[in-house]
Amino acid sequence: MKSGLGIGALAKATGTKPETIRFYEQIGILPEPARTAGNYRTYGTEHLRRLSFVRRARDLGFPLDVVRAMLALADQPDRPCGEVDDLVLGQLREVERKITDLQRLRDELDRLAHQCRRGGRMADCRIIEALSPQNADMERRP
Amino acid sequence: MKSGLGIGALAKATGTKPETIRFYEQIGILPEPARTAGNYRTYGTEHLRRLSFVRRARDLGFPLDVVRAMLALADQPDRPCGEVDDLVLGQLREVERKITDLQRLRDELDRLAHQCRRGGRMADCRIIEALSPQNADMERRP
DNA sequence: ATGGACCCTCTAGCAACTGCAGGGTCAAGG
DNA sequence: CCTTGACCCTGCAGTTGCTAGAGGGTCCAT
Repeated sequence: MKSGLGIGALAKATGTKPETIRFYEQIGILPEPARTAGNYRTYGTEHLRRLSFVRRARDLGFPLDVVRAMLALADQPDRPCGEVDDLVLGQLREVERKITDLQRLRDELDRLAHQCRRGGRMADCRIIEALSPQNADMERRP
Repeated sequence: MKSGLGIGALAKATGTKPETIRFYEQIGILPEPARTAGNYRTYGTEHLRRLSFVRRARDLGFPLDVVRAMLALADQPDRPCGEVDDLVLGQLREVERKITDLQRLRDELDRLAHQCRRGGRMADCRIIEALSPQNADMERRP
């Protein structure tokens, strides 16, 4: 009668939804838990640990298959730790790439936002024009 | 025999794949084009303009429903231009929010990456520990 | 007339969930 | 004892923005 969380309790404890937990079970991220007589799932502390890990990693943007790989490594205590570090560094590079991409994007949107003299009509909207790039050049040049 | 691009030609001209063009047609982003006797789609310059616009907007990260809204506005030349500007500004704020989120993320991953003294074994991997937030504190303190 | 490149429709799949329908279970209150 | 309401179960459809495949038809050059 000590441990044994229901799916709702586990959900609350980890900030997940029950549906998501069932989903993780379905795709093999979480192992199948025991069931009560009434077919309810019951979870123990190991499930709590594992799900907390998964959620934290997902918050940090790791895709599920990378999370899966990390879990597999964590389950093999003799493997070198560097493999996990590689996954983290990969994710770090990924995030840095996204940041630079988005910064370029922001600059362009910023430029775009200045094209509009507010109060004009669509007919001479510079934004729409600016977003239709090459055809203005290509069509008038046969 | 003058204009009339096939779907492949339009695809090449806009850096899109034929499948994507058909998809855009299916969801109403592009209007249904005329067909040849053999049931091939034929596109004119208006399609080219429209698709170029869509692709450019997508490149800038606008989701398809926003693109749809911009197209609807562009089709009404007497509407005020400010509505499009609002969509652009909304997207700009969205991108800026993503940038700050990712920067926080990067800092955390950076911290995480320094936890690894390379050469260790999984059994005492600080990264895994750091990713299991509460239990590291709760269970490692008997 | 035959080969290959192109095109057609329809369907299923990706990530990572979310939400719903149509049931079953359980503990507490009347 | 029975009912109510909160929870749980399975299974499946939907989300976003495409992409890929099956299984066929068309077009054009040789």
